[in-house]
Order: sequence, then C-alpha cells, then structure tokens
Amino acid sequence: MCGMVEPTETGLPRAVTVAWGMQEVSQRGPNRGLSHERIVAAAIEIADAEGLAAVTMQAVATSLGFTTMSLYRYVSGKDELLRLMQDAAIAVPEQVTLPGDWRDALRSWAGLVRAAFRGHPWALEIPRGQVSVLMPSSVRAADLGLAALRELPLDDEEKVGVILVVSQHVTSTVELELNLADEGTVAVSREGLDLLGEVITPERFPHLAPVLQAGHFLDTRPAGDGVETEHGLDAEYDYGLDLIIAGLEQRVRDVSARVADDDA
Amino acid sequence: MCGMVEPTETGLPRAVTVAWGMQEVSQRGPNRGLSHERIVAAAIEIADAEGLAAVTMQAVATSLGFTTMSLYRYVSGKDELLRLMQDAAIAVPEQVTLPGDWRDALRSWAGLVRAAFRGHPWALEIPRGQVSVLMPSSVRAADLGLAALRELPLDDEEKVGVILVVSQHVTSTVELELNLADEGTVAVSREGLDLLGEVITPERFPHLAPVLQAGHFLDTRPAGDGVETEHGLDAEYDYGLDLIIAGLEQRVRDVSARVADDDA
DNA sequence: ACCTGAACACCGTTCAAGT
DNA sequence: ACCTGAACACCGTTCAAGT
Repeated sequence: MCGMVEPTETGLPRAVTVAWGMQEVSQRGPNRGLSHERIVAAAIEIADAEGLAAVTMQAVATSLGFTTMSLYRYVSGKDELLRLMQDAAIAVPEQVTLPGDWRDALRSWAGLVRAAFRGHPWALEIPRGQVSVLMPSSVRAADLGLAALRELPLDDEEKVGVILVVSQHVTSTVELELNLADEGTVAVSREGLDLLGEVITPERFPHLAPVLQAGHFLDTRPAGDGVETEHGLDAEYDYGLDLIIAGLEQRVRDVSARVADDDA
Repeated sequence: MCGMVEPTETGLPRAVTVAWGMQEVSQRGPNRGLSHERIVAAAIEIADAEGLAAVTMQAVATSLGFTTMSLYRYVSGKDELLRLMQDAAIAVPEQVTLPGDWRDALRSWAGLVRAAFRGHPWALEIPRGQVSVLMPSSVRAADLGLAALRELPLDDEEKVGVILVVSQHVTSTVELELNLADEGTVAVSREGLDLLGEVITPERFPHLAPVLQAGHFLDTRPAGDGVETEHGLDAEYDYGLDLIIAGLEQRVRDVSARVADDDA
C-alpha cells in the first residue's frame, strides 16, 4: 500500500527479480520444502476463496502447515507476496493467436486481459505501478497487445499509449463490476428511490433527475427475480471499447491522410 | 473493503442518508461538540497529510481531542467514515459554466473530475460502487456530465455510458499516476534495465523487447535531474480522452446519418 | 445523551533462540 | 540454513460503566 520500493543490489525491486527467477536460491542445509512458489500458490488459493482481506501471513502459513515467521525467509514481507500473487494471477494464456484484423485483435486482447482479472478479481486491489509493469505477466500482456496492433501505421510509443488506455478501460470496468457485486445486487429499493427523489430534484439536478426517474441510472430490479441479476457491465465494457476503437480508426485515417499529403 | 452494505430502515445505505442530511440528529442531552462533519473533516486532514493508511479511528479521535470510542456515536464504523470522506473530498465546484461545444465541455468536465481526485488522491483507494454513485458529489458530477453532453443527439442511457467511460478513464489515469509516484520516481536504473534485457529478449517478446530497448516504455531518467520529473501522465490522459471523443464524433455521425436515412 | 476505560480478537514484523 | 516462540506495537469494534 505504502512507500517507496527498496531495490535489490541489482537495481531492480526484489519482487521483479524473484518473479523472473533471477534470485539466487540458497540451497545448502535442511530444506523442509517451503518456497515462494508454494507460498504464492497457497496465498492465491485463499484469496480466490475468501478474498484478499483473508490473506494474512498467518493464514498463508498455517494453510501450509508452517508458522507465520517461516514465510519471511522466502518473501521479504507482505508487500512482496502481494506483488507476486498479482503477477501469478493475471497471467494471460500462452500460445494464443490473435485475429488478423487489428480491430478484432485488439478486442480479443482486451477480452484476454478482462478474463484474467475476472478470474482473480482481488488482483485489482493490489496497486499496479512501475513494478507491476516489469513483472512477467504484464510484460507478456504488453507484448501481446503490441502484436495486436502490429499492422497499424503508428509508432511504438503511440501503440504503448493505446494498450495502456485499453487496459485501463478493461480493469476499471472489472473493478466497478466487482464493487457492485460486493455491495449486493440491490443496494436501493423502490422506496429508497422515492426518498432520493426528494433530494435529487429537477431543480437542483436538471439533467440527472429525469434519468434517475426513468430508472435506467440505477438497477432497481428486486433480488431473486428468477435469473440471478449478474450486474455484468458487458454493455458498458463493449460501448467504451467501441468508442476507443472508433477513435483509433479516425486516428489511423488522419495519419494515412497526412502521409498521402506528404507524398504529393 | 468487504461485504454487503446494510441498509437503514429507509432502504438506503446509512452513508447515503447521512451525506444527504436525511438522518435525524438526536439533540437532547449534553453535546460536547462532536459531529460527523467535524469527524469527516479531521479524517480528511489526516488523509491529505499522511495518506489513507494513517486514518485510523484512534488518530481521528485524538486529533479532535476525544477518545476513539466517541466516534462510534456519529459514525457506524470505519467503512461509513471512509464513504463520507470520499464524498466530501471529490466534490466538483459549484457554479461552473461549461463551454458550449460538447467536445470542449466534455474535456473540461473531465478536467474537473481529474482535479477533484488529484486534490485528494487517497479517495481512489476507497471502493466506488453503487453507494458512491448515490452520494451527493457523485450525483452532482453526473448531472454536470450530462449537461456537457446536452446537445448530443443520443439518448440519456447512452450519455450515462459516455460519462461512465470518461470518468473511468480519468480516475484510472490519476490512480496510475499516484501508484507511480508512490513507488518513487526511479524504480529502475540503467543497470537494472540491462538485467531485464536478459530475460525480456526479442525471441520471447518480439514486439515489446525493441520498445524496451528504445527506452520509451520505462522512465529511466535519473532522480534529481534539475526538474522534478513529475511522472505526470498528461500525455496519456489527453491521448485517451482524444480517442474517446473522436470515437464519439464518429458515433454522432452514424446516428445522424441514420436519422437522415429514415427521413428520406 | 454523550463520552470513557478496559478488554477482545486480531494484524505485520523483529529478534533471539533452537535444531 | 531453516524454522520456532515470545514479544512489540499496532488495528477496529464490543460492552458495561460513568456523568
């Protein structure tokens, strides 16, 4: 959560060197079979089952049959464990082949990233910064994202910008989905909505009040109406991705026009 | 962080009724001057100065000269306090007039939201779900966002989609900015980059490796090079917003064309 | 009605000690 | 080299008690 990252003697954060397998493993003396791989796997299992809050050093250790303090020989602290968990959780599958058309390719790349985070939504609660970007799964995802855009007449720097924007859209949508689910499907009842109508008046909120009244701002479907109202944000996800792709098409047209101009 | 939101007897989450001033305040008996307003203000002051992690019930209480437990008379728990803090922190200024052109209007609306979160970046660490959407500052922001789009020939539901996508772009960019700053400006040195080059090879990562080599994937500027290398993501912010707006322009053209078709 | 004191069941992390 | 036990300095929240 907090504070600077202390680099190793190599100049890289320890989580990065560990994840890439650059860390020398001391191997003399007794070995009771603990390792970061096992620790990370156990932690992920707990997070999947009970959420990230349930991942305490004690819970991880006891699930492996060791004491809490034994973990500190393999992991510098909880922060490093979280980073390693995140990296392991959001790995995109190997050996995927993307469609030829860049629009389809970008869409399926976004879908892969989305699926990865949806599979382990707690990974979103772990901050993603420069360190995350250097971790294997992030590097792999970036490489695949650039592959999706390889036919585009844009320079690499701009392509990096595109995959950043798209992945931010994907992750923030999944995050919102998760938050909505956490709060329960119906945070607001019919009578609650009426009460809100008294403070969210057309006078104070001229543009929003009608929308609220019409009902398609909030989900007021009662719980347990046959189908489990999944609160999926598929429509919003697709809509945003479509906007970005349409904007990108325009950008490509602009660039192509400029090249044609220069030729003339 | 966790779990369902328990609604009040009104059918609304308590944080919502408190924020809108719907909660009856018991006023008989002695009053030593504590209130949620004062508690929230004190908590925000701490968060601004020392980060959200420093906001403990004890820290807030002692900063006000009360014991920890006194807070529980005004606030149902830390969760509610956090929601109230978030709402108070990200309020968009009253009395703003947006430009007439919807592109400019949308851009300045996004700028207002961005400024609000940048002013209290810890607000991003507090989950935003359905409850947040019902809080005053969020309602106000949504109303203003719809105002920005009032000239657009799209239905309200789609406009809500647009402001959702834009605000997600804004918040995720600010969040990334924050995470980068937290990790310190230079997480990776020149020699660290060389070490990474040994695992991030052109064979394994054909598209990313050249980009990494070229250096415009990571910020490798040494710390203290005169100007404080702010790690601002202004370029990425603008680029994403431009893409969305360009996509929206296309969408408007499509809709207009369809209307013209129908007329013919 | 408002505030307090003591207690409960937790955290992550350190350090010296065992084998 | 690997693991343990005890301890430290914290959390949020409860409950009964004071005024």
